[in-house]
Amino acid sequence: MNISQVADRTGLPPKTIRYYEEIGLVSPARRDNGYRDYAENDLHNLAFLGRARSLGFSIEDCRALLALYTDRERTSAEVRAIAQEHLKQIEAKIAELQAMQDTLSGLVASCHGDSRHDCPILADLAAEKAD
Amino acid sequence: MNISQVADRTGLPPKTIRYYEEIGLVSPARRDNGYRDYAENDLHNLAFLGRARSLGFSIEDCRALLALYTDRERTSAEVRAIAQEHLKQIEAKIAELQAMQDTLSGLVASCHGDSRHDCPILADLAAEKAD
DNA sequence: ATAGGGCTTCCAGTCACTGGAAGGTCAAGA
DNA sequence: TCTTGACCTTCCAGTGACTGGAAGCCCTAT
Repeated sequence: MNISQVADRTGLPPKTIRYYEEIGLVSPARRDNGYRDYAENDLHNLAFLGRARSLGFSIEDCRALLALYTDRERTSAEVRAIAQEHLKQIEAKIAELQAMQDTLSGLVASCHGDSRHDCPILADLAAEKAD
Repeated sequence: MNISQVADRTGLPPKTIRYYEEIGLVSPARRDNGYRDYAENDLHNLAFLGRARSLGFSIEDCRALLALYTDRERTSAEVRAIAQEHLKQIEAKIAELQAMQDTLSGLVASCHGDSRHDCPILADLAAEKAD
């Protein structure tokens, strides 16, 4: 199977698929003309990677998860540890963004946003920290 | 004022302060020996940048906000537009992360996480999409 | 024979820093 | 005076996960 068909079936751009090969996540066969030739198993692994990426796992997490996936001896504890750590990071990121959101929405609400020159947003940004 | 004092007073690392100069956000004077010499105004602008960055504004947003800050003729509408657009992005990002969080926390909860080999997390990642 | 689309590789750019190397400068102490 | 150590400087490279673009080969249809 050619790369553009794999792209269609996995939803991943061809560039990304080539990149995943470059960093050793997949190793499709090659035809005599040099074209990549993807087997069903490659397709399956790429779909796995796409799904893991869409859940926000890093490439290195994806590499580990894919290795665990193909390892019959792995324990579910190993997988869960990765997922739980990732979940923790996501929760931390959400909290950070929500703090920004709180501050920003307050500032946006307090700014009349018209043609006048005074602006509470800039005033806040410029405020000296209380020592 | 030397760079390390500015770093102490703004909370920004010296590397970052030099980087901000490289991309034209600040332009401190130089001493005869080549050392950067920061005035109070530079310090103030760097603190402004640090605060804006901590609210998640991109460098280009920060550049625009700093320009507006020093522009007596600016309107609060211009500032508010930048902040509101940024707020929208933050809200979108939060929604995206929360979707990941929902899925992941469900998967983590469903995985017993012991020495057994079956794992709902991997099963989900490997699942074929319903066509 | 040619036109087009698809495939290949390689290089550079993204964003906002961050680490490290190589070397100049300054103030304090022996 | 010399040395030590903490500063400061510039420059180069790397981060993560792609993405865009150029140059050129391959394949199929007309």
